[in-house]
Amino acid sequence: MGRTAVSAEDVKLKLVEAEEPDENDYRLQEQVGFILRKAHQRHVSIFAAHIADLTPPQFATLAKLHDVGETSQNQLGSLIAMDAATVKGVIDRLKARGLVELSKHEVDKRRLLVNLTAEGRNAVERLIPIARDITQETLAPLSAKEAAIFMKLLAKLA
Amino acid sequence: MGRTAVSAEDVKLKLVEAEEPDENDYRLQEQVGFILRKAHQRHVSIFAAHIADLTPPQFATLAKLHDVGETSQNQLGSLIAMDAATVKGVIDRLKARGLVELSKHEVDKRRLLVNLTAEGRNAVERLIPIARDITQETLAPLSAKEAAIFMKLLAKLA
DNA sequence: GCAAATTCATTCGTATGCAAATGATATCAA
DNA sequence: TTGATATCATTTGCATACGAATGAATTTGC
Repeated sequence: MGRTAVSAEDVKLKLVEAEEPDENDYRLQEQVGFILRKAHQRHVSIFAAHIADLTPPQFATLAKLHDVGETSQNQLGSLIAMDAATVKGVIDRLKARGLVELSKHEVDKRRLLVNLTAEGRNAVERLIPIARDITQETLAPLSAKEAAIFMKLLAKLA
Repeated sequence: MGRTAVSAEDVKLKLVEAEEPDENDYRLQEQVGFILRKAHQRHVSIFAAHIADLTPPQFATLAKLHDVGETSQNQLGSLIAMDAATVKGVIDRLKARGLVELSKHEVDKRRLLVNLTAEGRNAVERLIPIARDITQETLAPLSAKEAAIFMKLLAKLA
């Protein structure tokens, strides 16, 4: 078949197969949501391999408390991107393990203040270097330059 | 303070503050895992705004079944990156809603085959164009060029 | 100063997500 | 053939994650 003999039919066929998105050709594996979910799964798995006794949200909670000091549960939730119901569960479990302690706000009686215990503080400080390794390993498939670009774009998306 | 009067002390101070990562300076908000979790949250929220009656994993399940046809639960799980326990729950709920149906594998009696019902097929085909919008909206903070780069790098990570 | 609106925390229900243990079946190897 | 392995599905237990409803306390608006 010579180049000049391409029919309109052929052209349409090519468009449908190679370019035009239609409902018969939805590639799940190429959708950003699907890959985002997988990337997140991989990170959680790397995290668990390095830090077995704490989940990423639990560590995030401790790290943020270490950073900002005593805060209310709600305030903490917004700092680590967890809604009130989720944060409560995380705090409850950290409290049960003696890593954080709770107290009532003197002025605003609605608020429940959260703070690190001495044990909690020790734990965070011990784990922060490991957390750096986790970040590194998560980004390991990318070169330093790629990683920098990726982080910039990912931050725009989040 | 002249340029020639910078002490070793000053230099160390500058390094600590601006470059040297140490355990007193861990920025949770800049860690890839944290941002990945937030980006994923944002995507799920966009998804829910467009498709209220299905979760992303449920839709992924239907879309993949639409793509590959009847498969075993385990096979399906590996195609959509869900472990056996998770896939079972998703399938159970889709089955309860009449979107998929189950049958026994004739030869290998361990396997449970999953397939779309007519209703399930209708649902996927109706939703695929909306899923495209969801992908678009998720990537909206990026230019077309940025989005292409991001997807390439994200795929490397996942 | 007081009613309306808001904020904070809790609870309930539902849905992933995964590790570990179990039982049924299939495959492999000696 | 049969005993050891491997695979498939299920179940249990635990940990996010979030919508919606609720109650207590505070702030706002008039």
